[in-house]
Amino acid sequence: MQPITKLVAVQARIMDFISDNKKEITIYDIARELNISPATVSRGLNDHPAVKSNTKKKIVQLAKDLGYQSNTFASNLRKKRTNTIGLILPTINSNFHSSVIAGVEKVANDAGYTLLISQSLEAAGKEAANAKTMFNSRVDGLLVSLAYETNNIEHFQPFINKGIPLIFYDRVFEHKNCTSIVIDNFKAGYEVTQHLISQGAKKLVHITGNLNRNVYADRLKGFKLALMENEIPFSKDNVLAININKEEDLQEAITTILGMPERPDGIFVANDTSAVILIKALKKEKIKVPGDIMVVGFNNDPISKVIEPNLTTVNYPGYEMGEVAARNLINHLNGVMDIISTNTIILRSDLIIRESSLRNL
Amino acid sequence: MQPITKLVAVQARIMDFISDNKKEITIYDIARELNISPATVSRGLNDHPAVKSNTKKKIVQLAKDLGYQSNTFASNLRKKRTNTIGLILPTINSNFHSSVIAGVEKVANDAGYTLLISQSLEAAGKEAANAKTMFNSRVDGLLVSLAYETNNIEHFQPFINKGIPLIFYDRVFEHKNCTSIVIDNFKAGYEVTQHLISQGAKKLVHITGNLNRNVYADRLKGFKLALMENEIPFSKDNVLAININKEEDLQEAITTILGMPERPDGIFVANDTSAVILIKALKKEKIKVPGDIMVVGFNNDPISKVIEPNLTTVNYPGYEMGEVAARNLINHLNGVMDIISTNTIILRSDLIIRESSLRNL
DNA sequence: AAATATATTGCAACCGATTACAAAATTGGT
DNA sequence: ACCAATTTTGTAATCGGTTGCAATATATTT
Repeated sequence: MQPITKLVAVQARIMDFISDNKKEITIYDIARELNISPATVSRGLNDHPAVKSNTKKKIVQLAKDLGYQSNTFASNLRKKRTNTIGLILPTINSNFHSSVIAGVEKVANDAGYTLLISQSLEAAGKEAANAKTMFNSRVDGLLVSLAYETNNIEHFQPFINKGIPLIFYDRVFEHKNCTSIVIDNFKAGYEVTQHLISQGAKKLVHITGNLNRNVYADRLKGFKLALMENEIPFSKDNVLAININKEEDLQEAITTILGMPERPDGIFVANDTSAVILIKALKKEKIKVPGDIMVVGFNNDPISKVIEPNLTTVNYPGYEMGEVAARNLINHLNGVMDIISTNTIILRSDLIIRESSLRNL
Repeated sequence: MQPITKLVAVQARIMDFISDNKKEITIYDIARELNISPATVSRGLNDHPAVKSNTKKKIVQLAKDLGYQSNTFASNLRKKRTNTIGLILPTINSNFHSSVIAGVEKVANDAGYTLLISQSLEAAGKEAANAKTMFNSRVDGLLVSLAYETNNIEHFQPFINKGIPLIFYDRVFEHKNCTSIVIDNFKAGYEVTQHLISQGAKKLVHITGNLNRNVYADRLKGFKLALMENEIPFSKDNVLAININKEEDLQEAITTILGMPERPDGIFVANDTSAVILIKALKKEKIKVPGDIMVVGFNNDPISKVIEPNLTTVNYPGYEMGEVAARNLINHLNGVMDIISTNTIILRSDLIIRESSLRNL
């Protein structure tokens, strides 16, 4: 066969492949075309050192010409590794959580991992269902921020049993086999409260969420400690533990506060969204913030810089937390780092003082 | 063998399986244990009608006892269907996009689909890379909101060629094989402008983004039409098309506006975040909003209700858009609906009038 | 040039579930 | 009890890439 003729023939066959949109191009097609074995093609495509560079070049070129796309499933099936990491979180559409996702996605993507995301919508049942799906999808590792309602982590047991790394962040659960990534909520709560007291607050109230969740429980502990250190008596009235994501519950709490015989002069709210709603309500009642009542939030959401007065809050580094969680998981998966050795990672958080808590201006 | 002995033996083997955490339980294990064929097990687990209900019961029970988990990859490989849908969007951590994700996730999850998410970070190159990954992962369908930079959709051609449904939302690209889901940006832009004019604005400025993107281009068209209809001359000075996601560029635009010989009295900004920054800058300059300058944003982000004055804006239903996009895709995948027949879906959007544009109070 | 070492390639058995088709078991009717 | 109709189960090929081991080709040494 003359070179030209041969070229034409190859071309024709290429066109055959391309036009026939029913069949996928596989390594077998490439192998046949090049008169080599599928094994070599597989190695060539994976840049295996034991393939002659010339052969490799031919393989890669033809693969490109034919528009070959590796079949992830066949590969995963055989390799028993999916290069996928799972992420289960309460809700996607909040500033904090979407920042976390962005951070995780960035790191995962750069490391060649695919990301599987699902939201529990704060329901334990859905969290369990999601976990099961993730397990079936054979994620290489799992990142979790627990649902509001979750009381135990039985539904994650299969991962633990199978040695699939499981990392909790934000809303964590203590477990000897799992790493937790958090900020020091205790310290943050303590600092917030100390700050309020240093600004002259005498009667403090803390509006918080489900105390089964570490984030809320720890902040409360910090709150209590600060009161104690300043010899301010603590009673149940100082804390309103509500379902902080439910606006009605929050409204009720606000009503409670407004109706208190002796109104508080410093309120520490466990998230910015709620703090902003509170401030708006106070302003409507002609109560001055910070003049009459100082308010501090938590998270450093964008709204905290928009509300007037600007809201004092705690910077909760979501994006960074996502990055750290993902990096940790991936390092562990790649054997760079042993995850068991690090049980808890604490990220830096900062009290950001703005007008809403500055009485001594 | 006596019943009891047999039971013990089975128990023992079950324990064997469970304790041996190296090997996965497969349908072969179940088949061997039950003395039936793997085919029957497969059918039994999938509730195939041609399996005796008694056998089915036994299979399901043992599967449960052994902690069997179907191997998605083997299944996908064979079925050539992944029950996965891909989602590519510019950035995850914005109110609009995270709402979309939440909507998509909800629908996808309820329909038994898994969600694969990746962000382009507004870069065409990364968008292409993500598309390739999605393609290799054999997503059954793809939802896309284009990157700021993307100029063509060559990188999605493989999907189109292979007949994988591709749906654009928000930032779309006209293509005969693809459905687009949008709001009527033209109408919205027109309404915003009409509203400003009705409130007495005479000199209008529109701060917007990359005009290659439909969302910005269409709103500008609406802006222009409204001017024309009100016999307000249009010139280039009326439009500041910048990289609206870059704060520096926005600051520059604001400086430009402040330096204008004749200051505008109505500004239409293409997103709320930027509108809020603008308002804060104006307030710092002692320019009254809406007294001196009226401002309207776009998206109805949470901050729009926090800024003072509250921001007039256009409600952009992200969650709903996500739901619609996902539902459409899934219906098409399930053959319930033909996607080709619907080329464009327009969601309702509303002008939400708040103080920032109300001069006639 | 023969012998040994090294670089490339091929063979064939996986990975685990699905499914067309064939075979066996059961049911029903006479 | 016998045969056909119907259920139920089994056989075996298939999806496409990976990898241990064997075989062949090339390079190096003596």
